[in-house]
Amino acid sequence: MTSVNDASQTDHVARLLGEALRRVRQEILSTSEEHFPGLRVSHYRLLELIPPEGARITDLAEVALMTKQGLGQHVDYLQKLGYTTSDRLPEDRRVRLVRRTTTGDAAVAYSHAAIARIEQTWSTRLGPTRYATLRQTLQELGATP
Amino acid sequence: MTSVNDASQTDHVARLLGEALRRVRQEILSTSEEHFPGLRVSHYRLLELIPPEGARITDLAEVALMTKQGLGQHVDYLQKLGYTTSDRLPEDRRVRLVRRTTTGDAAVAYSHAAIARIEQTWSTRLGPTRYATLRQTLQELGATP
DNA sequence: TATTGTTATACTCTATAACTATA
DNA sequence: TATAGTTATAGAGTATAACAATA
Repeated sequence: MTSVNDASQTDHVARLLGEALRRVRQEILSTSEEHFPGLRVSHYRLLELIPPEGARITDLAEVALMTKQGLGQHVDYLQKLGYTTSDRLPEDRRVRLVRRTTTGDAAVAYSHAAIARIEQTWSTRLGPTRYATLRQTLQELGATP
Repeated sequence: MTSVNDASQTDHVARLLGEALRRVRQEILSTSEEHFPGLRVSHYRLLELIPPEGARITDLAEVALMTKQGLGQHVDYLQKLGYTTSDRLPEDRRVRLVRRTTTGDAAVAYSHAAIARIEQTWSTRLGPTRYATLRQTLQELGATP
């Protein structure tokens, strides 16, 4: 059998992807608490989805592949800690427009920097060409449904 | 451009890895319940760590990067559902040796088949050479500490 | 009536702390 | 005293169902 069908050593792609992702999360969390108290990886993931002009909870939930209830809980938490604000829209008072605060912006920059450090490490380790290929390939897989 | 950030701003490696992993998990879960009731992705991950001769909870916890308490909970659950058995070692009655049942073996085979289907899909999509390169590269990153 | 968001509740995953049994 | 595992408890992440306010 080819290596594709032989997963008996548990060296399958799920493990490989999981391990890589674990390192990224670890890098984000390593100095997170001292800079942005209360933020966890799930919050960074949400914060970076918010565009400068703000977004509705329903739309954020859709992009995040979450229910709006689940997403709403995160938004409440982030707002309480000062990473986001929200206002009802005058033209449709059902809608809450969620925006990042300056601190929220800094938090996104922080997580992007952490991810960039990992990318740098991997790029150095593999050489820029091989790393670019990895990235390109993952992107292609993500783009196809 | 929608009201929410488009991919270009959040197209870092964390998102790419997360999306790929999400698909693997989805493939495992798609027909899991009908074949192996009660099993979730975390259980498949644990089951495949158990060698044929069995393993101690403490050792499994170390390999799984979990606490022995957390791991013990999963083992209790798996045993109640008939996917594992366990016996105290005669030579050290503190130790519980956990083994997979035949059904547990089948569950591991099922999850490996699901992962192999994803690998096959990706291999077809990228061509076998590019997919092999992706796999090889991820493996290399996982191997280096 | 349909949609936006909230409240209430529960399940899943995993952790920390304190404990029991055995060595 | 040290180690293997258990019990008790809690926090984090996310879900479903029922609801309220607004359109």
